[in-house]
Amino acid sequence: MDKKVEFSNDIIEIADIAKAMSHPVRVYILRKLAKMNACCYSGNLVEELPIGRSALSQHLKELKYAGLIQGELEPPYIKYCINRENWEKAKIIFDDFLSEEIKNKSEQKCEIK
Amino acid sequence: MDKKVEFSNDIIEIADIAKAMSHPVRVYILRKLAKMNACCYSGNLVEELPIGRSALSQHLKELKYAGLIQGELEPPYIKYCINRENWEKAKIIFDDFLSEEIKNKSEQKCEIK
DNA sequence: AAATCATTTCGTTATTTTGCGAAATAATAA
DNA sequence: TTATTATTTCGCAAAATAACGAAATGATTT
Repeated sequence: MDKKVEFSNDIIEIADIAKAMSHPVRVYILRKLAKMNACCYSGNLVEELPIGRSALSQHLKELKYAGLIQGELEPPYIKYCINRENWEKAKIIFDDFLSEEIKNKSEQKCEIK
Repeated sequence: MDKKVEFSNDIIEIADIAKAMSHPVRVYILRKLAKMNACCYSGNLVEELPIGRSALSQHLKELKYAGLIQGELEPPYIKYCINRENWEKAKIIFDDFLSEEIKNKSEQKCEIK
């Protein structure tokens, strides 16, 4: 009778992006890359972060998977940049989510049955 | 010589809020509460979510701990609402973070040594 | 072909997260 | 006082996350 909600795509999308941003190392990397027009190398990052190379690689992989950054091969390095398109999209998604307002009377309260 | 960064408070704050938003159930709850001016009861939520009461209670606790919602006793119920002050703060924090732009020339690129 | 360099993957370990059902709380109603 | 109701806490198990060092990969240089 009472159907359990199936989470909509936009809810899952918010949760996924938030998860990608839920670790200080990843926030640090994102902020650093976002501030640069150009790109950055994994090796440059590992020097300033309190983790090893393999752990950093995992974090970069997650950010790439979430679409927030992209890696470009430039042997023997890999250049990482913000994925500006998705970064902009994330901005809109979070702005919408956090600006959610009362839509209509029927949603204004949740009464006790 | 090369000091590892100590994460700044604002980076930790972003990560913490993002973590609170990193699960579909919590996003769903936040969106629902944000859309209502009034409040909601734990019992109303459990009917539409695919988890049990104790799991829901944990999620609510996390959201409360992150400061995004607040619970008000109204026996025998507990009324949950968005914490509007912190919700607004979160909006500003994420907007700033996702709007990060190139600040000056020296930050524009990350060269290979 | 062998050595070198930047990065990733693998295997492991420790910790955290998620969810459950049962028991505990706390308040009201019978 | 004993039930009843709403919610939380507890104890547990399964899964996911985070980090490490060692080994593997891929490209270049010797």
